[in-house]
Amino acid sequence: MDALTVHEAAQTTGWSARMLRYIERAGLVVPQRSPAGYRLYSPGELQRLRTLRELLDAHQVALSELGFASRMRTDDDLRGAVQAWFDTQPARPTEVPASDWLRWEQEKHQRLIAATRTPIPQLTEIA
Amino acid sequence: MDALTVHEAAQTTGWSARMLRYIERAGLVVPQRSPAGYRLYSPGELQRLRTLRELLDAHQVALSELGFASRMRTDDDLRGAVQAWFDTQPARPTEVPASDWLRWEQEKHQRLIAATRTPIPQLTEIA
DNA sequence: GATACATTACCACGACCGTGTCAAGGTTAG
DNA sequence: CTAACCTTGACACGGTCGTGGTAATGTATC
Repeated sequence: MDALTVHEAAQTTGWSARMLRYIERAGLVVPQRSPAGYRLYSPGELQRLRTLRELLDAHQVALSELGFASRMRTDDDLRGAVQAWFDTQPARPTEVPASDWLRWEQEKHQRLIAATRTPIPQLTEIA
Repeated sequence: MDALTVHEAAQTTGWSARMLRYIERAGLVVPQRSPAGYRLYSPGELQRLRTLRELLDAHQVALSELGFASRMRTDDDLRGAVQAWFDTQPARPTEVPASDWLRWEQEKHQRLIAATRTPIPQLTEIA
């Protein structure tokens, strides 16, 4: 009984069923299937889905980026190539690159939440 | 004299000056600056720029994805969080997730090159 | 001091991302 | 056998990515 269908999983994790399928396609949480092809989410996968939301929010990470990380963990070839690239000639001490683009990233995210999110979701108590 | 300006670097690497600035913003190749603020590309950075093109092409990696990889290498916090997430409950043996989305990725890329790229770039040796 | 570069900032544009919704068809349970 | 789920596929839509421009302004070189 510890295997939920998409909509059940959606409700307990906060994602939409649509996004659960999308997340599956990105290779991040891939549930098993029933004989008929229904997605069956195990408790572990449900937990992963919940922490996924936190991970993305906490570090301004995009789903596609995490998908890439997933790819690197499973594709040895890719991981090697990326590592090799980064390890060639850092040349100079790389001084201070981060601060500027970091502000950029943050602004990007603020624009996103400002646009996507339904504005003022909790004004439930109006005296 | 081994430090080129943007346009010089652009010519020897095959990127456009515009893209060199973009790549810098993504944190991938960050050249030093002259006192007046001109970008100065060292030989090592030029090499990185050339291999960057190959890396992206060979493994269907997007600039933003590699930017994320760069972020993970420098942001210990982020790297830890991502690693922790992946390490929690792989639940089932994860069977066979890759094959399907991989086709998806490839198609994505083919659409891209079909649209963006100038067709038939190297037919240099005819007959 | 004019010509040829550099810099940043902004507009444009097609393709993709993250989402929602709907359609057409298969499954499962009362 | 119908109602309530599930599946995949497609259209839509605002926002970002990757890329090219242009404009306004600063710097180097002759």
